[in-house]
Amino acid sequence: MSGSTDGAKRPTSRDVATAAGVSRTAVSFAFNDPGRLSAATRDRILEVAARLGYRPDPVARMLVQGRTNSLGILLPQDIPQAMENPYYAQFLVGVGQVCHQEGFTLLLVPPLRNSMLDAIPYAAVDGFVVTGLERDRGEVAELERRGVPFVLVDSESDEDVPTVEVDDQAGAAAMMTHLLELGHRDITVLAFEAGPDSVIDAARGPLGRRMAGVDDALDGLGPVASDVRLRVVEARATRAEGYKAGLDILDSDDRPTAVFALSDILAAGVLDAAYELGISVPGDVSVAGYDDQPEAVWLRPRLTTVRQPIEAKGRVAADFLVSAIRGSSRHHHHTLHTALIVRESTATPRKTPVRGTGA
Amino acid sequence: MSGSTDGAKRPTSRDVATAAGVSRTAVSFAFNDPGRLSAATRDRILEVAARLGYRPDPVARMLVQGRTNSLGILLPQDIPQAMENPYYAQFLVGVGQVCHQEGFTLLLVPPLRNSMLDAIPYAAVDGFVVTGLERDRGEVAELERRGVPFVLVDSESDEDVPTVEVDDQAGAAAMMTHLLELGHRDITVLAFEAGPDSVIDAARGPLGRRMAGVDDALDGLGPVASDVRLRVVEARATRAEGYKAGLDILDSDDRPTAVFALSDILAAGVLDAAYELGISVPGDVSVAGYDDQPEAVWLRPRLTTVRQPIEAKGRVAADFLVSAIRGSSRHHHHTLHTALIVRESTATPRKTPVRGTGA
DNA sequence: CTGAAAGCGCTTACAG
DNA sequence: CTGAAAGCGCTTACAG
Repeated sequence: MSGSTDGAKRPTSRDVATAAGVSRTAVSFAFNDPGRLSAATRDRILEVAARLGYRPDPVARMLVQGRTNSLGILLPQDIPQAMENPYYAQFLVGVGQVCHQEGFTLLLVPPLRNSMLDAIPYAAVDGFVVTGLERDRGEVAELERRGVPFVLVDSESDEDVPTVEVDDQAGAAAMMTHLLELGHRDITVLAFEAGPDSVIDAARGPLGRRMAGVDDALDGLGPVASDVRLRVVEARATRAEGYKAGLDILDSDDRPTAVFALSDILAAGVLDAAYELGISVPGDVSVAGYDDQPEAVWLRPRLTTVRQPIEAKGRVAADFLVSAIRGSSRHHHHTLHTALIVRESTATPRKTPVRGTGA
Repeated sequence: MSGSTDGAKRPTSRDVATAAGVSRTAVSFAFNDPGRLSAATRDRILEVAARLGYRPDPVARMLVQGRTNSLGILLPQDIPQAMENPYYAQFLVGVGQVCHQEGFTLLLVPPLRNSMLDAIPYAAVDGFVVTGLERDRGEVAELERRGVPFVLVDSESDEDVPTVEVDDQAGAAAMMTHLLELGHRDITVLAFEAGPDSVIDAARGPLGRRMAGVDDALDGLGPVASDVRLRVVEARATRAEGYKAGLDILDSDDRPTAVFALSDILAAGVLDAAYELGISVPGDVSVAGYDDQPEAVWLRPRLTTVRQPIEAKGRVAADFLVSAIRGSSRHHHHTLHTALIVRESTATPRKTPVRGTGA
C-alpha cells in the first residue's frame, strides 16, 4: 500500500515544479526559505509536494551546500568492540551533547577492511573526532589530505593539530603514590591490552603514559624504591577478563598486597575474583582502578580510582571540531586533569604476610 | 605546514585530469576501476593525484551512485541519553556486527528540534533502523515518503512494514509466574518511565507489553488471584533512580515480599538499596530483573531475570535492512524469544511477615 | 515575487 | 585503452 519505496522512483524537485507550474527555484524556496514566496505560491507548492510525496534529497543538498551536518568518529576498532567498551559509550555522551546542541548527527566510522586509512576518504562528514591515533601515523596525513577539520583525542600533544589530552601520567602517578604511602611494597599493575585486530599502538597512548606515571611514583620514592616489588600483568579490558586475571593474581602463595588495575572494568573483575576466593578487600588486598566510571561507586567495596573526565573529553573534542568547521580558530589544545578518588577498596597492608601466621 | 585544510580549496578530479593530461573519466577509473587503464596512465594519474593531495569527494560519489554505504539509527531521544542506556549500547553491538560484515558506517540520528519527524529527511543513509516507534505514528509515513527501506524494532507487528519484535509479554508473564509459584502474594512492579523530552509512548511498546504479561500471569492464577497484592512504581531507568525507588519500596513497614524490576539496571539499584538497608536478598525480599544484561551475573546475589536477546535484535534488524537495501525480499517479520533465567535473587518468601515476631 | 542558468564533484553508459 | 557528454538532484547568485 505504501508504494513510495518501490515502483516508480522518488519525485524530484523538477516533478514538483512541473506539477505546480513553477520553477525548481521556487520549489527550493518553499522548503528552505518560504518567506521569499507569496503565500499562495508557497502553499500550492507544498501541497503538490505533499501529494507527490516529495522530499529534497539530502545528499544532493549536501553536495551543493558543502556541508553534511554530521560529525564523524574515527574508530580504531569495529563498532561492536567500541560499543562493548563503557569508556566509548561515555565518550560518546560528551560528543553527543555537542551534536545535540549544534544540530549534528554522529557517524561512527570503523576501519574499512581493517584499515582506518581506507575508511577516511569515504565518510560524508564535516569533520572527524579521532581516537586512538598517534600523530605521526599515516592516518593523520590522510586526514589532512581529506581536507576536513579533525581533532586528535588521547594522542600526543602536537603543535600543528588540535588535540584533547588527559594527564594520564600524573593520574597514574598519584594512585601509585597513594598505594606506596599506604605502605604497599608488593604491587601488581593490571594493564589492559588492545583488542584483537587492533590497529593502535598500545605502548604509546594512554597505556604508555599510565605506565610512565607508575614509574614516576617509584622514582619519587627515592632509595626505598628498591624495596618495591612491581609486577605487571595484562588482560583485555572486560570484566570477565579482569576476573580471570584477578584469580591468577590473587590465588597464589605469593600474592601482592595491592593490585592497581589500569581501568575500572578490570578492577571490577579483580573485586569479583577476590569475592570468589573469600579474600577481603581492602583487608587482605587493596584494589585500585582507573577512570572512575559511574559503576565504580556501586562496587563493593566502593572503588578507589583515578577519575578522568571522559565525558568532558568528548565534549571538548566535539566543541573544538565544531569551531574548526565553522571556520573559527584553528589549532586548539586542551589538557584535562585527573583526580585521585579514594574510597573503600584501598588500605594499609597487613603487617604480617597473609600466608603466614595470620593477622 | 599541512596547508591542505586551509587556503586553496581541495583539488577536484578536473585538476588531476588537467595536470595529468587525461580526462576526468580516466581519473575516476584510476580510483574505481584501475584495470581499465594502462599501467602507465594509471600510475601517472595516481602519482599526480598524490602530489596534489586529491581524494574523490564522498558526497559527490554518493549522489551519483545513489548510495551512501551507511545505515541510520533513528533514535527517540538525543545521543547522550541513548549512550547512557546500556540497552542501546548492546543493541548497537548487534547492528555494528552487520555494519562490519557488510562494510557500512553507522549514523546516529537523534530527533531534530525535539522531533524525529524533522530528522528523517536530512540523514544521508541507505536505510533506517527505527527504535521506539509505533506503526501508526506520523514518523512511519515520513519514512515511507523518504523512500529508503526501514525496519521497526520493538514496535507492534504490522503486515506492511518489516519489524523485529521480542515476546515481552510472555517474558514478563514467565517471571511473574515464577514469583507467584514461589508463593509471593505481595509484589511490587518497578516500571521504567521514559526519559525527559521523550517522544515515545511508554504505555505502548515494550513497557506496555511487559505490564500486560504481568496481568496474564495473574489471570492464569485463577480465583487465588484476588489474594495477590500488586503495586506499581515508576522510575527512570538508571541505577541511581532504581536505588532511590528501592529505598522507598523497601524501607517501609509494609514492604512487598518481591520486587519485579522491569529492567536490570533498575533491579541493580534495588539490590543496592537492600544492601544499604541491611535487608537480605532473597531472604527478606526477592528481586527480579528484566533484560539479562552482562552486568546481571556480576550482581550479588546473582540476578534472577528475563533474558531478551538484545544483541540479536540489533543484528536481525540490520540484516533485514541490508537485504531491503540490496533489493531482495521486502517485508520481513521476526519475533525473538525471551527466557526466564533463575539465579540467586529470588526465593520462597518467609512465612511470617518480616515486621512481625521474626523468622 | 519569480525564473533561467550555472554549478556542486563525481560516475557511467556510449562511442571510438 | 581513452574521452566527450550527460546526468545525479539540488541550491544560489543574478536578473528581472
